[in-house]
Amino acid sequence: MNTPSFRKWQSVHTEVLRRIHAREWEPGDLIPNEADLALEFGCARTTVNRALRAVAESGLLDRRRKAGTRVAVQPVAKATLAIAVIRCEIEERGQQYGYRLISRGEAVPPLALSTAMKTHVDQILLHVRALHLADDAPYAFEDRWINIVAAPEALDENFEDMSANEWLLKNAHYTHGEIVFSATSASKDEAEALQCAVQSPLFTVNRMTLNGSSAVTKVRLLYSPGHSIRTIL
Amino acid sequence: MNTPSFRKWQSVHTEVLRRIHAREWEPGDLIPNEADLALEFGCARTTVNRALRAVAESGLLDRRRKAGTRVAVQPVAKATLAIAVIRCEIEERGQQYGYRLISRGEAVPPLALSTAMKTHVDQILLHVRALHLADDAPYAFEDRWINIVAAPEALDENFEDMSANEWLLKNAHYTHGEIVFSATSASKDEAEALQCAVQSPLFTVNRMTLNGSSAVTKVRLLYSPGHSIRTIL
DNA sequence: AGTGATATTATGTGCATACATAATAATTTT
DNA sequence: AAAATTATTATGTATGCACATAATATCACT
Repeated sequence: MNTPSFRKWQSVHTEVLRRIHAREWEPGDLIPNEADLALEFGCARTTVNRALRAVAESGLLDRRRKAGTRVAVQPVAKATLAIAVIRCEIEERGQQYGYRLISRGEAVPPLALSTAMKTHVDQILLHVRALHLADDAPYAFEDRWINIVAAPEALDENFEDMSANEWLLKNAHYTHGEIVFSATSASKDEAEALQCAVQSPLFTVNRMTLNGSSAVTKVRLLYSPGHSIRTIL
Repeated sequence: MNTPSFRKWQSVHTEVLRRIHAREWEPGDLIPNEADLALEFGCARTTVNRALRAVAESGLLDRRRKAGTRVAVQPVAKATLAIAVIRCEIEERGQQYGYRLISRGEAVPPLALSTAMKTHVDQILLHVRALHLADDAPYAFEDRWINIVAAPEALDENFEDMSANEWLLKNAHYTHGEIVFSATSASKDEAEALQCAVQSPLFTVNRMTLNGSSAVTKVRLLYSPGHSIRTIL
């Protein structure tokens, strides 16, 4: 009998996945250690390591030093969503992107917002509201607050032609952020902007980006009714 | 002057991130090649490669053979959502998990469903509807169809104590799947199950898991009003 | 000039080796 | 026996080297 050789880390990767899916290695099972697998596969341990690391990243394996590697009991599916600039999102659907500024002004935000953004309660922020269109139909409503201490150049921008969405990505530095997905009910204003019925269920993305410890911007994106985002596992 | 040394791939990683965030390397810029960076950092090219690969995976760098590595112009934020079993989801919030079966039966699914699952139009599927509770309050409504050809053992299970959610993860093999997130309006039935107002906006997850080319199960999860999922970037 | 073969270059990968690190097991000390 | 020490083990990482691969640039030839 010939032992098939798995010289490339990708082939080891698929073989490992096969064994997990075929239940040759059942959930909870401790699998052979890297050295043994390397021997079996006829490759270097480095190669096995590379493959196992990739599988572990996808959540199907749990690895711990000394303890070894075991098949995840409850594989936590990791759905990776690519959050792009809205213009790209629309253009990739083969639609014509449109943009309309609704309002732009400086104001003291509601308490909940200044708390979330960790700005002083009386700190004035830039408030921009705009509409993104796909083939002239409302696509998403953007309600954004910008910390003018963290991004002072934003004051020079009127956001009439370029959305804050895009401007910030190009001009504002940030180190990390947070995204919250939810479903909200269209208010009267929002329904009007999106040209949908009041109380329509809207897929909502709340995003805050920070630079170090200070918030740069916080945005609420309300997508038109029927919007969905998809990912494969 | 002393050149700080970056001997570990993590330190190279953070240094690269720093340069990108600090705009020392601006979006679109071609960065030095691996060999040069290795020289500068005082480490092996392998180490630089490891670090750059990690940064590229997060979407901040674009790498192409021969062309080199450049800073992404529009960093596509990759939000990774961990989709766990609902029981774990609830228990991790420190709440008491509860489960109630609403209905279980075999039936021919609506056309849209048999199409999506690629089963024959007159193929009978197992239909399970159930409610997940957190501290006795409705948490999510599960509406699931199971392909009894792909998972025949499901017929022996009454799903009265264990949710199909959990049972399938333990017992059904699958190779890949698809997840769609959206917002839907609570129907009369759904509102009743979730004890919320009709037309409440519900965060919705549609998931289909496949084994090879045949669908194993397709589920619609309707979360109680106010539910959100969060991820950090 | 157009076309196709060829060289060049940056990333991608495989390997042997060595050592680092975390977690556990075994052993000694109190 | 409890606590502290030490050994063991599996994964994690660094390195030098070689070669693979993809994309581009260059050159030769018609």
